[in-house]
Amino acid sequence: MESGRIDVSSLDGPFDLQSTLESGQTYLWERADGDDYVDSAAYGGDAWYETVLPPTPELTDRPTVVRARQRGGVDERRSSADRTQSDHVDDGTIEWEAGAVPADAGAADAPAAPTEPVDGEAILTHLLRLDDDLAAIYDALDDLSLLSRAFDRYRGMRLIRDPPFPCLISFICSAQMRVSRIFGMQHALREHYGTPVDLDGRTLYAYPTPEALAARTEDELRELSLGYRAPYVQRTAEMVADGEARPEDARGLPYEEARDAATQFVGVGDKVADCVLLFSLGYLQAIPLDTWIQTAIGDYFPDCDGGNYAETSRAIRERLGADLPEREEVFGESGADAYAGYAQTYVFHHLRTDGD
DNA sequence: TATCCAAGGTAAGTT
DNA sequence: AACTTACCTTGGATA
Repeated sequence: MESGRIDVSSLDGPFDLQSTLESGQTYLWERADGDDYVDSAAYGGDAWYETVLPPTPELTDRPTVVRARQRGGVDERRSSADRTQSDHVDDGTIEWEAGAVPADAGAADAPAAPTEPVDGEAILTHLLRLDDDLAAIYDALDDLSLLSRAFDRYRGMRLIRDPPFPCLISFICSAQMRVSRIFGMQHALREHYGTPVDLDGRTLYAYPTPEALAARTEDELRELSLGYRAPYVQRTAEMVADGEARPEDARGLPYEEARDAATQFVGVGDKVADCVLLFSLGYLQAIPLDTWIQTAIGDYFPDCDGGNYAETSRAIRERLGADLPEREEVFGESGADAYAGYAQTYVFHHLRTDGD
């Protein structure tokens, strides 16, 4: 395993590892010292977070272990009630360890070790969107009171860039589910059908490949408590494994076309499609209209309720993305109204966590 | 201890 | 196209 550190002060704007990984954007990381999945309410201090990337186009071609923790001044965050901005979010350090499983390793039974060095800083920068200019995003949106409060409370939370297939499956599982249980489902999928990797005597599991999930039966997946999502997961995995479609094929299409393209997968409607676009494919203008956000729109932007998903989506994107300065420089890859997804993520986490 | 209910929706069947 | 309904499972609330 290679190791290294990233100084938060070298980034454009703050960074907070815990809120980034525990805000319900991603279900692919686990806290290493926890006996529970990541959503545990108890704060884990400066704990390590771990993920095992399956072979992922444009990122890694081998199962790759990535670990990260953030250090510096975390104690004051223990009490959420009087939590304020803390030093580590602006001046802390992200420590990382990363390694890939060699192609010729692990013949049969024994899990292979991630002995091949990889560039952990580049991978983390990608996965945790350390390349976004978060300070500029705050500046642009801070005049909206709801957002201002959420920005302050979860200062440093960034959007995620999950690998496409695991993101797709985990949000298919999210339908009518609590965040804590979505973590549990993904944990079960990894442990049952993921490639095992040995890390210093512990066994970690990569997210299952499309082929691995396509080979399961609906009943087998129901045994993991997926409920009615089991056939959705199996059939969508089959579509990807058979080469019929891949979630990343939507990349490059105009936003609304990309959303339509993503809904071809079984179990994927507009909301889950928006999640994949936002949390994996870099469409920062996507706002998944879940129950929390629908409520917030009713409370704060009632005129944006267009009566159906497509119209409400268009209205709220315009409201949160319109007339903002410098967006071309901040979001070269995404273009206009690209702040909307950041706003959504803060509002979702704020409402869900603080019961506002 | 038993029962009820809602949880980051979607697909399929009716008007 | 807009509107209904069924769908698995389970932790937490209520009786």
